[in-house]
Amino acid sequence: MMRITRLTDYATVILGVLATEPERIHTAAALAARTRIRAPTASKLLKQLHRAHLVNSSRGLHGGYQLSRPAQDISAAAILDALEGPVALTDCAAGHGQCGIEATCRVARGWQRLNRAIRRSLADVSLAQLAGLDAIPATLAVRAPQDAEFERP
Amino acid sequence: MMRITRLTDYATVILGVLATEPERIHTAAALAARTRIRAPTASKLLKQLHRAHLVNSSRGLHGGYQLSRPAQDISAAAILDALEGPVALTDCAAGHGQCGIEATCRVARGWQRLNRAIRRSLADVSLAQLAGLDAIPATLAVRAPQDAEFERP
DNA sequence: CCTAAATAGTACTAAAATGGTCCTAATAGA
DNA sequence: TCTATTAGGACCATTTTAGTACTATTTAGG
Repeated sequence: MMRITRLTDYATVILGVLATEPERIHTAAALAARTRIRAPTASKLLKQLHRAHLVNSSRGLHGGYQLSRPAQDISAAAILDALEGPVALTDCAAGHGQCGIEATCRVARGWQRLNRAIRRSLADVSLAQLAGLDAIPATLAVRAPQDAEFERP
Repeated sequence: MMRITRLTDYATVILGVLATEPERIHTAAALAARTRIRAPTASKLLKQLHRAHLVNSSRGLHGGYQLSRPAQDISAAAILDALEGPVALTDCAAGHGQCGIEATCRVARGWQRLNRAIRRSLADVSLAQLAGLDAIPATLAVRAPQDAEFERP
């Protein structure tokens, strides 16, 4: 079905809330209550987001989480990367040796190009846009000619 | 990781071979041998492709498979649809009240828009291009202004 | 200095999707 | 009728995903 995982989806919901009040510090419990995501799950996601430097954390009493940078500067691609690793449509796009049919495979390059096209779409959308906070018309899927990937050399 | 399944990848490999010799009829066994995909797996995939009307089949002696239409007219999106169902980045994009947090979710619309952008990229690439048979420069990811999805009304 | 509120890390379990096999039926040509 | 071929479905093993639990660490404040 070509989908992001539910956890990734949840993570964007949490980030969306953080984006609406970027000055405040939010505890994991508060975010869970506000989003209706269960507390242990929210907590786990926030840890991952912290490891990827998308949120700052502070421990101890009055600790919690905050976006590490403006929501405009966090791309959908960065969120995907944080939770699912780099986008790799196919096995062979990810790494090598696994595939077994590489020798006879003529479509690998094609998928890799599509992969890059999709990745650019994801990179072009910010958290602010995802969360509906940003009115700036995005250039999503509007590309300069040099990026026309399927033109053969 | 945001990936297509290995089976879908295999299916494109098989379709790629069919695309190189569209006049001939290919048996499942021959396609398996040529692509190094195991025979039962290739067979299963061909059945699915047939159900989606991407290939024609004929039974009996000298039976086999053929592309149902020119490789230029089969899009990556059609292949994905055949094997994985429609592209749906998130649960809520797929439909149904599965989600549970819809009430508090501000990012659903954002994902749905991204979903459409990605789907258009997939629709813009043909099997011929995927398999490297088509030299026509594609307009992949080059979009007219009216398609700028993230412009808010 | 002790306690309470918070995050960090890791390990584990249950459920679902994925990849793959096998068996039986239907079909068509020789 | 015999044989090569696809059609359909049942089935199983493995991997991935989702969710939980437990322990350690940090910090503010009385």
